[in-house]
Amino acid sequence: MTKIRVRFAPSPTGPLNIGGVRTALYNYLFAKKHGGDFLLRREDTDETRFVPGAQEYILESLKGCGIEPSEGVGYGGDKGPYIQSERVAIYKPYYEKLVELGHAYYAFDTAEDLANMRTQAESMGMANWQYNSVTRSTMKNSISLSKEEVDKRLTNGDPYTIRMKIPRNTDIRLHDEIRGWVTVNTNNLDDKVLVKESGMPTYHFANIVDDHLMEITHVIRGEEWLPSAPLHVLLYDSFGWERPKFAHLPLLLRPDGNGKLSKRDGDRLGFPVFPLDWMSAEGEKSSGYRERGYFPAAFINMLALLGWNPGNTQEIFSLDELVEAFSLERVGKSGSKFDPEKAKWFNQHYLRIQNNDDLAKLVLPLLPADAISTDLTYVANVCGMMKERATFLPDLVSEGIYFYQEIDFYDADTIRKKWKDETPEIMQELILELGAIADFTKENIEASFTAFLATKSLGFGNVGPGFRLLVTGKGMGPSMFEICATLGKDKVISRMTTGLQKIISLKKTL
RNA sequence: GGCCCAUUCAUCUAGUGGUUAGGAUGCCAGGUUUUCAUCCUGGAAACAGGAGUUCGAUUCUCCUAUGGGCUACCA
Repeated sequence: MTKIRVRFAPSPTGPLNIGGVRTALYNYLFAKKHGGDFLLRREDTDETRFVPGAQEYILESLKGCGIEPSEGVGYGGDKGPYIQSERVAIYKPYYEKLVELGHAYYAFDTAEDLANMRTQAESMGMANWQYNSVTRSTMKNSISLSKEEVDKRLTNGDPYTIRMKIPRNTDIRLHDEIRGWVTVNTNNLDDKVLVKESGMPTYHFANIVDDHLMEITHVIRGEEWLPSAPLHVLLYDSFGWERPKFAHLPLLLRPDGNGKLSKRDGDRLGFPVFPLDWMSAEGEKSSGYRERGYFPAAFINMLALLGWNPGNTQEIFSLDELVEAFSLERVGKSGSKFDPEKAKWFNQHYLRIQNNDDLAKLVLPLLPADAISTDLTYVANVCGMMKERATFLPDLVSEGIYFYQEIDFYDADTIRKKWKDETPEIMQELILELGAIADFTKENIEASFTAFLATKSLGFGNVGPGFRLLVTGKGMGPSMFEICATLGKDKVISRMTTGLQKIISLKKTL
């Protein structure tokens, strides 16, 4: 059995969006599942659209997600080079052979000729002029021109392109692993340019030669390639090469309205469409999942389930589990709208299952410069308390900022509703009560507090909210006993004492 | 316009020629919680429409509608 080899072949025209990441992910999963190779190829046959930094961005994205290629750009291998612009010499004998076999021909029409032809056709009411089996005879090419004329132009060094000679009225059948049989009649195909005037092949030609030479067994790519798949199949057949298997993945759609997910949608709709932040040459910033605080594992898990499902109710998958469970057969046929809410849910889940020490290490760089404590045990403790109410890493800090900074704000709503006339006196007594605790542990504080309630014949509701307000400035949060134990006795007593005066005067203004 | 692809709750989806059409997110309600969150329980919520095939279609076929993709010397 031949070894499974798949490739991810982005063009370095900008940052990779999450649709691209998902394509890479499925390729990766498929390769790993079958013990095959996953290669990365750079498709840069369009010299005019190259964007500096794009390749680095792609590499870093894949790496950050843990779905690294085993071969290709940045990874080496014996089927290189893996950059198409460096393979120009390799393509030459192949397109010459295609011309020789009569499957392709020279076309001398200039870009202007074609543009004129199109506008002319349009003015005559023809919506879409194409260079094909019926029009090619009216154009300047090695089929319409005499042999002498062609030779003359060639030796003259006249510029030319090479076009695919698409046969007339032939049904092309191709099997897609996801969609089944797809049939297209060649009358709907045009004589695609295979080699540009510059001598650089187009994507269509380069990808076939490369996939063949690199021994790719499965082409797993986005659905936007489905319409050109018949051309690709025709190319394989023309060379007499074995076709790889094709799998065209459904597209990722925008969460609002419709359409393919693309660049600006993210920041417009308030969620990232990129794995990492990206700054365009024009200085326009697009935000990425990493910078937004998403865990790579959560991001990948979420992406994997967008278009694929395991056939059971499991939703949480590690990368290894995904590899184990993945199959092309369970990839759906229809496009999926990306759901930002579900993405958050995944992240929340991954946040919760992390242990406190790991979280603390991740949170350390996010602490304010003047943090009360950056002690790892202290931070881990806080993370433990906050992680049930956080979705992203920064929430761990912001939701419990009173652990790191002194209070400069008291929740007005809580003062209004819970701070009664008798509260100051109760708090005064509570301060004394708490001050008397020798060993300031969670258990001791709770015991003391409960005893306090009993002797004063007070309910929790009479004391708790005021207590929380004084120590944290907020009306809600984790257990007060745990908060106090973490903060320490001195901090608690001083906050209560100074807070009391502040709230008494604040209350008057409300 | 032409060609291709798709269509199950709001969203991601499971599923079958005969099911109370299942799960998840979100939403709502109740419980737990001093509070918030978590957690638990419950609830509302879908087979795009029309023909046909069939004893019976959400499931198979066709048509329509809707959505999407492609239609460059872009990938």
